[in-house]
Amino acid sequence: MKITIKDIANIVGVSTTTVSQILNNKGQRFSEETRQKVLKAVEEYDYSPDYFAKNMVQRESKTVGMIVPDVTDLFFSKVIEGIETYLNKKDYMLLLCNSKHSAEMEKKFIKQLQNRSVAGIILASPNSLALEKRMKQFPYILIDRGLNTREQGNILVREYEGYYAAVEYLIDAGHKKIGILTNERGYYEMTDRHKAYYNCLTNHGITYQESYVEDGPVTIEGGYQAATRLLERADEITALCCGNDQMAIGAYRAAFERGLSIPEDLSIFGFDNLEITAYLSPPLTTVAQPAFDIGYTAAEFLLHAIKFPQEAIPNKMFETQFILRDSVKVFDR
Amino acid sequence: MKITIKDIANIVGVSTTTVSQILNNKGQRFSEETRQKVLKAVEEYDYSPDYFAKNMVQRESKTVGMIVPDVTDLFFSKVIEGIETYLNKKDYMLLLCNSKHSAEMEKKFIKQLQNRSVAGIILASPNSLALEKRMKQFPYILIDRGLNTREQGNILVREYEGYYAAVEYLIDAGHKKIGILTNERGYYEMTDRHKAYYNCLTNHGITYQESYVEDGPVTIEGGYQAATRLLERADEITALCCGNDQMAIGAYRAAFERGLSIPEDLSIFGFDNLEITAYLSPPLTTVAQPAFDIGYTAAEFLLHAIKFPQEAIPNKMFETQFILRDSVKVFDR
DNA sequence: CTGAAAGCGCTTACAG
DNA sequence: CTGAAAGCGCTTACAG
Repeated sequence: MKITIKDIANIVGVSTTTVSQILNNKGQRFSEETRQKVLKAVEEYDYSPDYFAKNMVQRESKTVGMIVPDVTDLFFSKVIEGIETYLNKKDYMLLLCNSKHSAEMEKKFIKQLQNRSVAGIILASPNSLALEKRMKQFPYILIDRGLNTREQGNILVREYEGYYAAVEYLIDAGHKKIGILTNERGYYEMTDRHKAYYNCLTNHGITYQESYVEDGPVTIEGGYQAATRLLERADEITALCCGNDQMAIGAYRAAFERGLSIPEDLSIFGFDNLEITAYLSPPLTTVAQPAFDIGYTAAEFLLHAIKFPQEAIPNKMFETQFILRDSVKVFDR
Repeated sequence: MKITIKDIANIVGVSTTTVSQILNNKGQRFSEETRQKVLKAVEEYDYSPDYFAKNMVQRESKTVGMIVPDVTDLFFSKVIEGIETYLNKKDYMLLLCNSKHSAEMEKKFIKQLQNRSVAGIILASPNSLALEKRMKQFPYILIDRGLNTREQGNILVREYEGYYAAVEYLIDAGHKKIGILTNERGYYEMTDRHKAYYNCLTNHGITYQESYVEDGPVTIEGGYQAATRLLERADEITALCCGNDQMAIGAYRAAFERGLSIPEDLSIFGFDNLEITAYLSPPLTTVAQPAFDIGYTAAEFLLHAIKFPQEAIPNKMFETQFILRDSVKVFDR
């Protein structure tokens, strides 16, 4: 039997009003003596107000929902860490949902979360969303890399510039036959990265070749498969731009299997700067984006939006950083 | 304004009792006509019962709390995936807490979760817990690798046997100077793995050497540091047993930095069989343990314990599997 | 076949 | 300085 506010009131010999007011710090008007008595009883019986009863009157669930495509993804788990860290500071908690990339599950989760009266939702989604009526008037933040255009609450990363710089580094290092592993089709689109690749080559007088482009899921396995196909087809390339670090890790293996050593025979760079990339052999050159901060900021913006529903949610653009390690060969000239 | 059961009742022209009973499938006694009218209105107005109000009377939060030491840890995120998968099937949701390895935060989270009336808690903990009175009578599952001895609800892995087999493989392959990276002190104790190493060497007539043992956090960075120290001190070793895969990844880099090639100059094996290990260069030989299943089973056991509080929670022992890849050299003999 | 009323455990106007 | 009472939105005995 859980102890209730009534029990405490009876024990101390006051009304529930008194207990409630004191516990909610609206107790200035009570004598220090009753205050102490109440506090003591609360302590002694380890009383805390029932979450559901409290919420029914106050409507403040202090809970936010988070939907991710894959909890085990190295990038997203870092985002989650950032979110949790901010929420924790603010006494909010996180209801975590794993959509397994499915738009249908996302929908189901949104509904379920709203049924549970979460105060807001952070949705990391690879899908173009017909943002249903459900989300109208409801605080949410999208982490979708700009897939769904909107006016506010965009949390983005200057991917184009970051990727461009990396490709340019390759070219400056003397590479001319440069492949790319990307994901162009809707899902996890890498439009910006691909565009950066295209423009950078063109700006440096290198002809863009369709046959140097290979497509695949943005996972380790996807990178492995894509790199394998690409190297099969175009083994003259000396460098490979990867859509992200996980693809780069897969590409390492593809190179390894073909007996290609990195960077001697093949140069590679990634995108994300996952912790693990510093430990690869050789350490991976990559472009850092602040996954933790993205999560942290998303949580910050969301809580603000919950508190001030009438204000517009700001946009935020994160910078990237080129991380030079040892996976790119520099040709003598 | 959210729509309430009263609104629906008014719209249809029945009592709230009727609506409630029909919605909760206790409506056999109602005429098909009213049933349809109610259902239609519910559909039309997208009504769903308020979570808090419902819970206040039914006391079924359908929520479980999960506390992990580190959401970004590759092993734990796989465990979380398993848990979420089972819960999802059962219409439960997961409140996720990141303890950052701190026993103090664990305590705080347990309290917070219980305040929120979660139905149970899964606690993945590296700490020896003075399991406070709070947890008495409360359904929970510990994922602690046997750190806290208890009679029921142990979800364990036959680590000793798995690790022993791996060490034995090394010895059979002709290795005699074999180091180990472990974590002996309280935190994430690897007693079983270390014992397996010790016994296996001894059983094969190889003297155990203190100086071949190095200690460190069970992370990539920890493995890197520990391996660096060990190789500095004892560069005659030809093989290195790692406490887990993350340490092995760190060890790869330590070897790389010293110009040692794997497996030619140094053989390495890990433990866990993280997805990424198949993609390292060379692919890592390791011992698989079923992280996803561990989570899935933990969730399964927990929900059972919630439903049948009087029953004892079963124990479960998972098997390991030796995964032979290319990071171990076999000497000709 | 259906509804009025009590009750879940809180908070909050309001009265004194 | 303190308390009685209403109300939050449900479900569930109980009565008819």
